[in-house]
Amino acid sequence: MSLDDWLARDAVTVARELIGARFLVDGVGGTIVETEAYDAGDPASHSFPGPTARNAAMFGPIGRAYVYRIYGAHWCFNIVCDRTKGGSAVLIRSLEPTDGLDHMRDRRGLTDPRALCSGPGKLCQALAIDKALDHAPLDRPPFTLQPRPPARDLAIGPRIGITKGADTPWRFGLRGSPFLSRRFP
DNA sequence: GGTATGATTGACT
DNA sequence: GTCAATCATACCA
Repeated sequence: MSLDDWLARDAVTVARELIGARFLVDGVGGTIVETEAYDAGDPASHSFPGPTARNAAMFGPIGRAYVYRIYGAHWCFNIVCDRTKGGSAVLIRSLEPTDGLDHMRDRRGLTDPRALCSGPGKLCQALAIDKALDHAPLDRPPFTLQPRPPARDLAIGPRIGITKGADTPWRFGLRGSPFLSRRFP
């Protein structure tokens, strides 16, 4: 099964199954421990109002990166999936660092491994993800994305930092991981 | 042209 | 727990 086929499912399914996957940029990264689904037709999704210059990647091919700047200061990294409805993606919120820890420490100016990738903005800084990777395909360098068998103990809760759709439980995480951006309810 | 807002983080009480 | 920084983006005139 190709990566694109694996990603060609609805955002909630992909978000659940990405927990435990291996994700690297230029050999730096680790295991995904927290994601959020943003589905087409979801008021919280950037794709909800329709295509714009910023969210164009969400309306493009499956298996590409959607990278955007938030609060004028941080990057957020998403994986574009399910195109049947146009505009679905999964936000990668945190990683358990396993590869290239020295690069991450240099970029983040920190040493505590729990603080390197425990949030969408932190993870992008640690992995040097920015606008240049918007639209980039995930099945080739600099990316490595390897799905793994689904995590056994999945935590589920409402998504973080949004005002619309705030009750929809589309945040997924590896229960008990010390590398989450926040605890689950 | 102007203005409102945010899928966050880090510092502080 | 609370709060402000900070600017690209989106939208309106």
